[in-house]
Amino acid sequence: MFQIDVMSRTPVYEQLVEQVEKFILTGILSEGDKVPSVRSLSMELSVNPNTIQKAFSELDRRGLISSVPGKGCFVAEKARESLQVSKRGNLEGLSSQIRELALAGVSKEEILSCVEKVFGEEEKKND
Amino acid sequence: MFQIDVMSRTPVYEQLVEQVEKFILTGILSEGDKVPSVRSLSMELSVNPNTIQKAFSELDRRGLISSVPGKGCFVAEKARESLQVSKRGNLEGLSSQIRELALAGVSKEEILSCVEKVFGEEEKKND
DNA sequence: ATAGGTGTATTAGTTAAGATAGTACACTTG
DNA sequence: CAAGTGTACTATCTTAACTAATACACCTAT
Repeated sequence: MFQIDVMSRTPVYEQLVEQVEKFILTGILSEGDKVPSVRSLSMELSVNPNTIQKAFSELDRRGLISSVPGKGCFVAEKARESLQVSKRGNLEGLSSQIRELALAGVSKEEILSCVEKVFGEEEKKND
Repeated sequence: MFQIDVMSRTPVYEQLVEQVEKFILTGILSEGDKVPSVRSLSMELSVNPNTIQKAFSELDRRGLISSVPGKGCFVAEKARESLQVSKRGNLEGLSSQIRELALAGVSKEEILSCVEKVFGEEEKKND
């Protein structure tokens, strides 16, 4: 289920957070679902339990999972919704990236065709 | 001219590389221009000379500047052109970011209006 | 030629973040 | 009770980034 690249520049615990978020957004993990335990993930990924917990703490802090001592971690209520809201903040980052590309001489038309391409893929999936 | 944020997560030498690239793309630094010396930049930014040199080495490695011992560093021939080519590779990253936003429920229309907004700003500048 | 500015190289040391290791405690469930 | 769970804690290791200090070879203007 999870996939970690230890050679990556982004920390392992951050990769874990990102993947859980992605799973929630795609529906692979739904609200109320049990997230794999710290120890089982530690074994499966050959990563120290402390690193797993660091990721879980962060997810808890963001209100995306709810930790229940003795039972496990579960995807929180409204997790998907709150995630959609926060991710929407990335529209700012999109503007930055587009500005950079424009600076490099990429035309508006090229950008638009890129957008069309992505949303073309989306349609394919919904067939 | 240069502006460094020592608290940033991105290393100082990387910030320097990015800024030189930006200056080349915007024309603030043209081909043949002399880049500030290692020592002067070190003083101006309160950064160790080694850190400045690390940035310059990287820029040299990328063929964007040409170091002449005893004289200084100069913006290389075709620097702007080769930079435009390499930056164009970021179209891939743009697709990724758009896909992520789509996953978060951002509509195609919102993305398009974001593109329009950026290129609207561009027109203003050319008045 | 000499002084001062340049790029470059080297060695050593510091700092902070990330990750590991091991242990321990309280809780829940079968 | 036993096994699995989240959580907490301390200690150690590793690496990247940065600093510090020094040295050398080169160019140029005085």
